[in-house]
Amino acid sequence: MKESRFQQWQHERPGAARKGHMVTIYDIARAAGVAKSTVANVLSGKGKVSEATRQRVLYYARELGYRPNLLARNLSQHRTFTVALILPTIANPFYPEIMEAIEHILRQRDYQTLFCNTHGDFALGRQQMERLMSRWVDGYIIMGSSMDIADIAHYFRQGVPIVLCDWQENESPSDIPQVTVDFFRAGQLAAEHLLALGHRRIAVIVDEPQQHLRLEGFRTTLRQAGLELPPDRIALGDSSLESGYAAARQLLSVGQELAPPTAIFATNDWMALGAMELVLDRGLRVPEDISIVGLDDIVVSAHLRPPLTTIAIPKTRLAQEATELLLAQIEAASREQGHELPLAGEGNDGAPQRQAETAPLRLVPPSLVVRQSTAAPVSS
Amino acid sequence: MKESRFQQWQHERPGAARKGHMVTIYDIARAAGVAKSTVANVLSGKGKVSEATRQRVLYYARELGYRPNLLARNLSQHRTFTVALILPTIANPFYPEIMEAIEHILRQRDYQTLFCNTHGDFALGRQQMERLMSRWVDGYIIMGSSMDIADIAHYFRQGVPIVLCDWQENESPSDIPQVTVDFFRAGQLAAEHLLALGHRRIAVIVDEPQQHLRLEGFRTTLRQAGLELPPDRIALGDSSLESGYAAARQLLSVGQELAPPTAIFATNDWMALGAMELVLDRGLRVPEDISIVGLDDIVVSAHLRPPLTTIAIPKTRLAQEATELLLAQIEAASREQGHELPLAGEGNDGAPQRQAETAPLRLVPPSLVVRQSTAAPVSS
DNA sequence: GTGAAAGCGCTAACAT
DNA sequence: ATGTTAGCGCTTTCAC
Repeated sequence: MKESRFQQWQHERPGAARKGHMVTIYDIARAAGVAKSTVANVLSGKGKVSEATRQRVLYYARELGYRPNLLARNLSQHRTFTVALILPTIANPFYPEIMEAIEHILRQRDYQTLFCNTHGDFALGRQQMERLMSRWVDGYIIMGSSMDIADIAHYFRQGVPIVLCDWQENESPSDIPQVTVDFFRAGQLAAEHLLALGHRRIAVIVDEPQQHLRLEGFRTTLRQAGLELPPDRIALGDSSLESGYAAARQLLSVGQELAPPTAIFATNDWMALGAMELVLDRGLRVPEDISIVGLDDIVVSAHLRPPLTTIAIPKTRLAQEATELLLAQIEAASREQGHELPLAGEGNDGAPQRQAETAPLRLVPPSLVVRQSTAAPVSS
Repeated sequence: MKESRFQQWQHERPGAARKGHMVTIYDIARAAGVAKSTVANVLSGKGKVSEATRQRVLYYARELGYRPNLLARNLSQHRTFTVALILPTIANPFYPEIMEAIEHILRQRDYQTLFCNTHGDFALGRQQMERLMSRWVDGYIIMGSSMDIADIAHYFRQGVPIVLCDWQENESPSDIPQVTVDFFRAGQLAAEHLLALGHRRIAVIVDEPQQHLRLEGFRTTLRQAGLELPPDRIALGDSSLESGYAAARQLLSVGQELAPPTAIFATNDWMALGAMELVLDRGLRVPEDISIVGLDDIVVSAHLRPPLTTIAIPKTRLAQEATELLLAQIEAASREQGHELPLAGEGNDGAPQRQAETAPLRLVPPSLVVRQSTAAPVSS
């Protein structure tokens, strides 16, 4: 039976030796009258040990309250079984949700997750990355907008296991593995829904350029229906709720030649919430006066008044694929390096060790979730 | 000038040696023609080194693309400059918010934060703790409801730096330092507000027993106003939004001898949102038919329709105090152990090394935030 | 100022 | 089946 790397050791028994400092395998070895390596063999379940000594070692391990020192183990193994998850913020509920999903899956694979919040600050992101590179972690899952893609590419080309998650698929060099949502399709779905309801005066709130594909999918579908998206119907946000509020105000502001929109598509739920707040603050009704569509399907969206119609992102799926892609890299790296993970280059004299081939790109499909924030326009 | 532990090293220059494996101080030493220890001295800015060699070492460090190995450093220093933050869930937005605050402050102090989500599962919490105890982290900030207090006490008595955050102050052994909110007072504030508005038929949704103090504060104030809180006006939740919804349904369910309440106090915002959802689903109005008060002041609460009246918890303050209390312990431990942090006992033959004295308890005051989910009852 | 050497706790190859 | 030995990369005395 394969023993887990994280086998638990019991708490020391009441009277157990707790003098001196931490208990090491050497202490156990002495107590049990065997060699360090024998203890190591027992504890890792690897080498061959007689049942008798095995039991004796186990006994003393427990008796002395032994606890393995991961630092030492990692140092000698060149692996930490830890993965860093780098995200741009946790103020937008989308990120805690995906965090939870990724952490859960990683735990199942016996990996520890280390969260890093860059606050959307590239300099900070680089700094954190730099710190982590000091052999803290075996690989990285990097969420969109959290770091400078150039920095990431730099690390990746040195052989660091990395997977991009939730980026626009055309945003990054194609040699870095990534898993993301088909955002173009997401934009299409939103547009199709609004068009089907009969809307013609449609506006959008978007965080450019990071959400460009969502906009393009949306725009394309409108265009196919013979509708253009004039500049006055596009408001920029920064993905925050507040920016959604401000953008909506701008869209509804008077003194435009255009009639006010009957529907708004916000390229994420968090901004959509802000937009909805503004609309309601104006004394308008959702969806009667203005329909609103979001994107992400964060938990709260379903519990608002009215519940938000949105384009759902399959977060669990995203998490699974990302993890899979990353662990594959980690395993490969550890294999080809003789169980040593690459930190700097591996190879022959400065030759880049990664082929600039096309890496796997996994696009997961979004889906429309119709709730009560959208309806046919009344004035139609 | 004090050098940061996290001094950055530049990315290696284009043609820099990237062969073989990672660059160590030994490589630098060889290149610069000095001893390892001299390099170490330069890099740590500690020992005395002539400016000339200093520059030379620095030059080669950069040239070779040196990156310190934290694992090795930590192993030999017996410190990781990492703090674990253990929380019960991140589904409730309160936790991401406090996470952000704590991480921010810890970073200022040059500490890395390691988040651990126990999903409210004590067994899992213990398992994670056990893992972390293997010398991963220097100390722990443990949020309420995330672990079994008995387990925590066990570790603490072994000398592990721990601070409890956001627990009920009477919930834990008094020898563990803690910082929390005056929840009794919070309950009082909620009651005072509702009484002042003229409510008499008041109900509460509470996650017992973890939120007992909030309930007691509330109950006490009502009682002082001559109001009892009958069992049918108390519904139990588990802190989740869904449970708030269910609890509210129970409170409004027909067939009771009691008239329906005109106000509901939910002991956290997340449940309050659920309660509000149910009320609105029933076709009732908030606050006209039913007033709702929450507790936590999570970000979304302000953006709901109607915006939620709530008792605010000063999260930044909480984070500051918790960090302060923890770092003090870490410093103390590292000092008295000769720069070695205690893992198991330190002391003389099984004698518990912590006095069972009363540890610092910091209570931060909550405050009432009035928004539009509360108003005077109409039928009054 | 600089260097040699021991050690942190564990793993892993090689002897026995 | 068990023991010996040599690292992992860094810090830290303590001589020179």
